Amino acid sequence: MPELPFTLDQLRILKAIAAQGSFKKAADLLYVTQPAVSLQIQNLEKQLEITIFDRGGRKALLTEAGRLLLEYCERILNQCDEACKAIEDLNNLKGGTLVIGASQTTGTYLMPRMIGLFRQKYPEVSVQLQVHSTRRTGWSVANGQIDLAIIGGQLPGDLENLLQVIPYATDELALVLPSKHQLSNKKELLKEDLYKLNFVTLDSQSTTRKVVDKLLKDSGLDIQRLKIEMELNSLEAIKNAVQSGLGASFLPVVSIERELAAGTIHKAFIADLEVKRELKLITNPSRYISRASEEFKKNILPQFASLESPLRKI
Amino acid sequence: MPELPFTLDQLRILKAIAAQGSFKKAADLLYVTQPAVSLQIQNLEKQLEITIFDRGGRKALLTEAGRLLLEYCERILNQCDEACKAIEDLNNLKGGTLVIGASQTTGTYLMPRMIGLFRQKYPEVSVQLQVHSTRRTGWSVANGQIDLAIIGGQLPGDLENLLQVIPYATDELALVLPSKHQLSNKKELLKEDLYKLNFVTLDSQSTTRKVVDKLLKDSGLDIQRLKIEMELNSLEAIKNAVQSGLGASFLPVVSIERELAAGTIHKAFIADLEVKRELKLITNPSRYISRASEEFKKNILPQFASLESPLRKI
DNA sequence: GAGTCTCCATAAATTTAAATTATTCAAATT
DNA sequence: AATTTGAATAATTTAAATTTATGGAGACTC
Repeated sequence: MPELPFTLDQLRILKAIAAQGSFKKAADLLYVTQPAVSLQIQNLEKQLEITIFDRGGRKALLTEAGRLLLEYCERILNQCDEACKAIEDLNNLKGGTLVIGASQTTGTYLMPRMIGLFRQKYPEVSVQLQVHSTRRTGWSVANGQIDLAIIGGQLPGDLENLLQVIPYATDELALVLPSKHQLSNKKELLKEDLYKLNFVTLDSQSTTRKVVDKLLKDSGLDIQRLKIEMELNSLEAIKNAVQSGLGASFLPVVSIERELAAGTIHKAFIADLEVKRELKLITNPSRYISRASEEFKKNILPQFASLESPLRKI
Repeated sequence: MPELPFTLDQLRILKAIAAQGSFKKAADLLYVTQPAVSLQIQNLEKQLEITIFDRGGRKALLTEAGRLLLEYCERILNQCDEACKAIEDLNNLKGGTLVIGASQTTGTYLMPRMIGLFRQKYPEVSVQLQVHSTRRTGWSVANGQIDLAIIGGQLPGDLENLLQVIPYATDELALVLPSKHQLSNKKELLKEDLYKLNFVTLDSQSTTRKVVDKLLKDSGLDIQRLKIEMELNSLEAIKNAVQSGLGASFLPVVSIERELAAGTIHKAFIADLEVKRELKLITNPSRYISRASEEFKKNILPQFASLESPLRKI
């Protein structure tokens, strides 16, 4: 590691003298006294073993070595200015990158709207959305690869303590039927009716599937008795299957807004059952919170948060 | 003039930590204690209002802002290193420019040899030769456009005090005749013989001409009685004129070495007259002496200096 | 050319900043 | 749980830069 033979202050002084042609004027410009300028230049000359200025006449003139040094000096100081500006931009959300994590559902149906809003407000901050499983998302937040994330499932126990988990919204998992299904006419269903249905579900590894299974089980249903027509690994595929009359499914309401409006899919009401899950915001409190992340959490997320979420209260 | 929000030392520390992944290791690398490193980074973070490192686990990790700053940091430090190297090269005569002044005669016949020698020793120093009148050369040395010069005439009075003038060599101004001239056969001439000659001279403005006129006058000759066939402004032209039998001339011996060796010109001896002038080295003591200039004066010039010159004694 | 003005250098004193030692705190490893 | 390692903090020491005050040298004035 080489020693540094000069300081930025010395370079700043050098530049000022070169520009003003005088030690005194440079001192005035920099709001210091003239001896301060003299001594710093003397130090610089001693360190580099060169003469930088000819102090002959009324004005200070650069020597050859001085001109050479000045060239580098200007380049270095420009880089410094640039660095400052870049950092400032980052602070003012005029640059930088925000990395957001999400599960399949929120990533597909919720995040795009939020990110749109954010980008509208801060067009110079680039946003990266990473859609992964709850588990992987959790770990990414833990090791800093993701700034913040919204998940709908349960975190592994060890992460639960490490991360900050804030209830964010309630996501209803609606029972949806093909519009032409016989039960679509009934105003209300009962739990028991579920045994009459053929289900098209997410594959058993998915978080959403696990959540649904657990809720049904907790409400006293025997999930073994439910008939599963097929397992798919994409919500869109399931929606298509339901619309094609292949069976029923529990799907997040956020994912079927369009289809409900168009009437291509039917949402059933179950009188004695509510299938809901908590969407949670997770962040890593032991890590650096970027300005962008802070801003997203404070001003974007609340607009989409449910009334009960702590985020609302901010 | 903007304030500088960081120092080079801080950047150096930042770089070291980023490279080592640890405050402590960086401290060891830089031969300082760990608190010194911690405090400087804290200052940096405070100044820029950013967090640079995540000090979570066992190793320090850069934040986004930290990575951004590091990029600039490396560029800035590289520029600093380059600057040092450039300055060092200049000090070691591996770069830079030496500007030498000379009059017509020395510039044409003496300097090329000296510069050749210098360039052989320091091929990376570029040398510029400026041939001008004694007067203009003197002024150029005075205001720093020329590092050093060799002149054969008299400096204007005001410059005489301002510059350092060192006798350098004696330049004999030989009387030369066409080889087939009748007087070329005589072993020795006398002053009186000069009245019998037709002269081809430099124009009356030239320094060399003035010097010759003065010397002849001082030795008791009536220069009005000398027959001047023609006045030319180039030594080469005069040499050609003499060789063509058009007349005699007083020429610096250094300018006719080749012609004497070839026998195309004849050098006459005058028993009771010596026409000699002092060549002088001039420098500006109130100005910065470049390493190259110093070196030229100390090690190149003496090889061509006459025995009496103070330069010999160095 | 003597006097005045400017500008830079120098010296001593003050102020400011940075480094060190010693200690505490927290996380990670055993 | 105990030990180790790395970073933060506090107090002291050390070093460095700035200021005030002063002296000197060249340039402009009259």
